[in-house]
Amino acid sequence: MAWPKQRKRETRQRIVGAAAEAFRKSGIESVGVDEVMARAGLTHGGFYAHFRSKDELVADAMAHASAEMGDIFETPAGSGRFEARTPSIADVAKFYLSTEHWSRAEHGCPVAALGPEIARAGGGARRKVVAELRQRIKKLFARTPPSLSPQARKAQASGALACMVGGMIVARTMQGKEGVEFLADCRKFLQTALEGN
Amino acid sequence: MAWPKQRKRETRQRIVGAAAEAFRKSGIESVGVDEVMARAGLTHGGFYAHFRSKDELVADAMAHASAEMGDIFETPAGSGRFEARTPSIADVAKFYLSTEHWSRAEHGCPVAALGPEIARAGGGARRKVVAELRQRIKKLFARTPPSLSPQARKAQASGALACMVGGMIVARTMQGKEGVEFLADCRKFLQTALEGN
DNA sequence: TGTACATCAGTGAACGCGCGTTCACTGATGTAC
DNA sequence: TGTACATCAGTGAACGCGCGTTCACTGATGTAC
Repeated sequence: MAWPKQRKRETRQRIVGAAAEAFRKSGIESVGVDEVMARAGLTHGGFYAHFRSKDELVADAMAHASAEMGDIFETPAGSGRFEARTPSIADVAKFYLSTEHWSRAEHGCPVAALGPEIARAGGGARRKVVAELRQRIKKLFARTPPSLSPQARKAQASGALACMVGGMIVARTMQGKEGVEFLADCRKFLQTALEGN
Repeated sequence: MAWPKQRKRETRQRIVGAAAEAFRKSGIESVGVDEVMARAGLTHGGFYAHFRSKDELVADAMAHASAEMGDIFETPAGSGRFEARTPSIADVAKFYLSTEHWSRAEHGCPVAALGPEIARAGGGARRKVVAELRQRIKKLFARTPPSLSPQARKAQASGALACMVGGMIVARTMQGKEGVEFLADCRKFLQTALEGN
């Protein structure tokens, strides 16, 4: 084999990265294969040396974007227990619902950036994102007060996730100062709802 | 004028209704003018007797869908004050986060059904939906406890809306039993967060 | 009441463009001698 | 060390299809006489 396999893998990753960014910025259907390839510094013809179809790229791009964003929800390594000094759910929400994340959809959460488009997407992409959502709930669960019942903890983890995703989507729909204010209100709501009354 | 204006208006409404449904079901970009016209029992050529462009239809369809769904958030007529016997925010959430709404996106909230696609949409459609979002927050605000500060009430209204929208989008992404459970967890979370500790 | 006419909502063919996909090719690279 | 060769990632032209939009037309309807 004349070409290093390593290099092909790198090129593929560059395409996936470019796609993950472009899709989150403009939507999956709005971004064509040629645009993705151009962003990766290639011509569109070579695409099918790496992927069987656009759908395969979409699935890979969603997995890539999920992994990129999932870290925010991470529980510190080796700790399954709730620890006061590790970042709380409210801290996670503060980061997720930041104006930084709000203004840079192309580097943020794929669910907030693409939402229903993923729900409608063919098998691969949707399944990858659902797997990521499960991980997030698990990570948030680990940060709920262990004094609560498991059911209450799960409801808190799920509800907080919902509030983050919906908060970001609504704030992005609003745009401008109104969006920024909505973001702040969601953060405040979550803090009050989680850390007590 | 040989044709009754009334009839043209009715036809236009039929097209807008068909579009509002189709867009929420399959996404704005996935649904073509010809599909909308066919759903309205017409051929695609006649479209431009009613609309200047697809964008104009999209804006009208979003306004239509918003009005259809906005009623759920309605405060009883003539009442700006919080009244215990009128449905609470948790009741609104119970309806919004129902499996009924979950399984029938084409008749539900346009933000939950199209979300980020609206945020990216050209002026008209986005502005119509933002106007509806403002109304919803206002209606929810009217149902927050007046004992709280205006800021706390606004945060509660915004946070509850975010949780509903995000909860529905995540639950639809999950599909099946997992989605139904997520929905239930979001309802429980909101009830706990709103009605006290 | 009946007939000729004007209007225009709706029809259906056509246009141009963009997109996903295919394919013959090319030229950079690693290997064999 | 140098040369011939085989491989295959990447190129660029082309194909077919679907979509938004246009346009010449048609035929159902209300009006005038």
